[in-house]
Amino acid sequence: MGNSAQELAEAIEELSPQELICALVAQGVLTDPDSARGRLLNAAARLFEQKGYARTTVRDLAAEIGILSGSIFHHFSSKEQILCAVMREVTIFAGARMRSAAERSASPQERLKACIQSELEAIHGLAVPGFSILVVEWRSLSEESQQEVLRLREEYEQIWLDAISAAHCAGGDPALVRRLLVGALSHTYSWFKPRDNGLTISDLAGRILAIFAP
Amino acid sequence: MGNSAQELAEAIEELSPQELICALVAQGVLTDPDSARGRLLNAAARLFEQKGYARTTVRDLAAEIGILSGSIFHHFSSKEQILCAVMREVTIFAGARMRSAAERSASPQERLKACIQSELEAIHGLAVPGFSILVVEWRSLSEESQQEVLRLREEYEQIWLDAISAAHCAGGDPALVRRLLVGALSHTYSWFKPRDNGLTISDLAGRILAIFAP
DNA sequence: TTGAATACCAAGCGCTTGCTTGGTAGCGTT
DNA sequence: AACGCTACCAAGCAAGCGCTTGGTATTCAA
Repeated sequence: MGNSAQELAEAIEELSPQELICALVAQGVLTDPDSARGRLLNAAARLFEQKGYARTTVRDLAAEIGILSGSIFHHFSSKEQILCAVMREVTIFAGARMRSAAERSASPQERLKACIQSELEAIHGLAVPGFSILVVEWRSLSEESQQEVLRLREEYEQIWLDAISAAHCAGGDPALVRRLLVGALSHTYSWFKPRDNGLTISDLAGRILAIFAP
Repeated sequence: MGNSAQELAEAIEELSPQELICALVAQGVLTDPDSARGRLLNAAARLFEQKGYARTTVRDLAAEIGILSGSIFHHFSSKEQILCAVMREVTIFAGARMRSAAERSASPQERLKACIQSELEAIHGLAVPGFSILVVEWRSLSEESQQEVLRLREEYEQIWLDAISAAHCAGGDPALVRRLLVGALSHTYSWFKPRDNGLTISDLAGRILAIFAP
């Protein structure tokens, strides 16, 4: 799929995850992953994803970055604020990455596949960990924090709805298609391992596209 | 869809949830919901579903059925055993119900729709609560308990795979289609409310069928 | 040289958690 | 009437939890 000239062009345009992170940090919209706060957020994202929010203690988090549990509260006022911050940053990063992937697409079909692939990459932590938390641990967030992350998420969802509408998906209603996709994609976290040779994330995205936009 | 004579025949054949429960209780494969243990399992299913396993305390469970927290451990050896028992019973019940729904179907398409609708009904607690726990709280179960429930689940999944294979689903691989469906269907728990007029569970099942088996 | 700010440690507080223990009321059987 | 069994209560234990407090080392600006 795609000739090599086009692939080259895309490779040039595409920012690496690190470059994107740097850009967003410079904008002041993301925490520097090398700062203490950033390292804590990264550890939290990994642990919340692996063990779940409730089963991860602040002592676990502290041990992961080599400080004592009490010191955490110099950076965050509560454990829940850590979860909220992880969700915020993950939403912002995944949104920026998907937008850039979508914009690089020529056809509507290609754009939808870019969205699918981008979300799969986010779920499986190819650039930064923590995206799958957004679905799994949603109820662990207080009402207000939910509202806050939800507002951030709106533009992300708009990209999806536009892409689905343009791709003439089966079943009509883009909102329904998106809702089914959210579930289907996030659930891949518990069965699909990108390490498995035989099916890459790009392959999987193609298969899913074939079902939802035949 | 379907003429009224056929619908009548189905109505006669179909067991009500209560009748099915009674039959399974008589077989000794399900706990009598009127017994103390049964009432506890029902309360647990509801609370685990509403608040999540980790955020539901044994005191919550006890209060729900009007006993003290310590008395719980006359019926179960640990909180996790309650979760395991809920998952076991829910799996058995949903399996029996889906099997009977699938068998009542004439065509492969109809059979797949029956599976989709049956799982949607299970997820949204139309007969008994707790089915959505199977996906959401899977990681709260110990390794051994997971294995135990998994073994029970195998025949349930086989019904699905057969139905998907027979219905010539888009995308080919029935295992992949099933995995996407597991995610898509279980996620409906967090956005679809059967009370909403405008879209019934049967409608939703039809829409989903149209996407996955066009 | 001083002072404020930052990032962390050391210790532990108050509370909640799952679970235990010892006892008792009610009931069916002999 | 005596027994044993089931189902529960009353009380609380030990551990783990999120979080607080008071203090210290380092840094950097004035």
